[in-house]
Amino acid sequence: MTARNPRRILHVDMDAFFVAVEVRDRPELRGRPVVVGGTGARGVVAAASYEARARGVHSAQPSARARRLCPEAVFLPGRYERYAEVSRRIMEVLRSFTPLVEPLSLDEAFLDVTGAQRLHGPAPTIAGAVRERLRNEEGLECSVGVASSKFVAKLASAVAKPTPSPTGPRPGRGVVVVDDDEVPAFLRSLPLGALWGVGPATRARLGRLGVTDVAGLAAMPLEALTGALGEAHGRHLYDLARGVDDRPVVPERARRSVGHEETFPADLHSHEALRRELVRLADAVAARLRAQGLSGRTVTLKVRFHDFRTVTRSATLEHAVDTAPELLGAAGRLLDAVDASPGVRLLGLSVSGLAAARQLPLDLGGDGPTAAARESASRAVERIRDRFGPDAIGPAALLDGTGLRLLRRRHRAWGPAEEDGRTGAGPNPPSDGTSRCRSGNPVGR
DNA sequence: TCTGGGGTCCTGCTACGA
DNA sequence: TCTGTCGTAGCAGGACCC
Repeated sequence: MTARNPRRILHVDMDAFFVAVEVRDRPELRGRPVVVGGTGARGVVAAASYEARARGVHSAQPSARARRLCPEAVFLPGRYERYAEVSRRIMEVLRSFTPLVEPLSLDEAFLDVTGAQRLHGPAPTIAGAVRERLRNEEGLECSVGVASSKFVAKLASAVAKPTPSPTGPRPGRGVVVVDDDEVPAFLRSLPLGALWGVGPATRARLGRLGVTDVAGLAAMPLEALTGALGEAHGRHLYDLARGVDDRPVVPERARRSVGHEETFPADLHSHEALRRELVRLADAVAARLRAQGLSGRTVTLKVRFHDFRTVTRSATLEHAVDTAPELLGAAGRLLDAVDASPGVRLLGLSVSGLAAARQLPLDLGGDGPTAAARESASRAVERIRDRFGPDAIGPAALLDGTGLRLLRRRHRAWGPAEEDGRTGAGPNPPSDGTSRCRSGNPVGR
């Protein structure tokens, strides 16, 4: 990178993405406060419309509090698969401008358009074209930041966003460009928490050093920051406060771990109940590992107790594994060493130390199925699920009392749903995908 | 106010072998 | 044989992101 030919990075961020998809699919929701997220007592908000935000609702907020703040809002449990499908199309649109697209999540991505400017025009022009294409082809709005680094581009897109107000959302600028000579003044105008890597804990530590804003951070010597925050984190913030961020846009990132975790509608106290949930988790993680052609050596169990104290226990195996029985064996041993009597609200299982291909170990006798047999059985299970659906086959431990139905919960991305609370670990009743607030307020059209 | 789920990265500690 | 040092791997926890 040179001063004469700086990088041009776009950060594209969809506006209230999950809510926007719901409103587009159900136009009768337009203009109303809409909240997507967990609908149960332990759920959290994943996204809120600008009408709901004007009432104080925000993402990561407990759903119960969101209901109190905005009882007339329409609460939706969220359709992760639907959002993923729309996201894939959005990323395709972005890749039509440049192959250098780095998705950050379902609803945002970095684009390095330095080379694409010869074909599509200057970066701000590309930013406008991206917005127009997404509006015309997907009916969705986005905000775009343009700068010579990922960090500043991301901050710029946040400035470009609409703002909530009691009289309805005020449109944002849509595209905000921050040129290199504007970076110092731009950064100094921001709160400390705007910096990538400054959360509540770091803000508190910096506060003890007397640093409360970006300007104060920029005045700190490197040694003071690394002393207070550690080598990597201190240097990271030292650079960011000066607008220094040379990280490239990386289109393909290797996955480091695959995991699944679940918060229960009510705390579990017995190892038997936890073991049953562990079967479910192992089944889910194994299916995802195999769907991605991965296996892993390190199995980590996560246990969160009723008081939110969280412990992890991990074990590294001799060989990489990718089947539910193998995961369950390792995780079960870890679980046995945990005292569940205080009450467990969340159980998680993840696999790291990933390898692209699975190495079958030699079977040197002993009881039980061989690795080859487990592999073969797992493949057969996948074929059955592909053909007949995810609930067509599963571990015997998950059968209900009749032995005819599998006790599986639906994907609960943002906490257990109300029906989970009513039925414990039981099967889910059919749902139209909409839950309404329980305040008694009319929420119909 | 009562805190989801899927991740990544970093740090401190311990064990172990050279 | 014992002790100290160093590098590395594994483990646990914390902080952060969307």
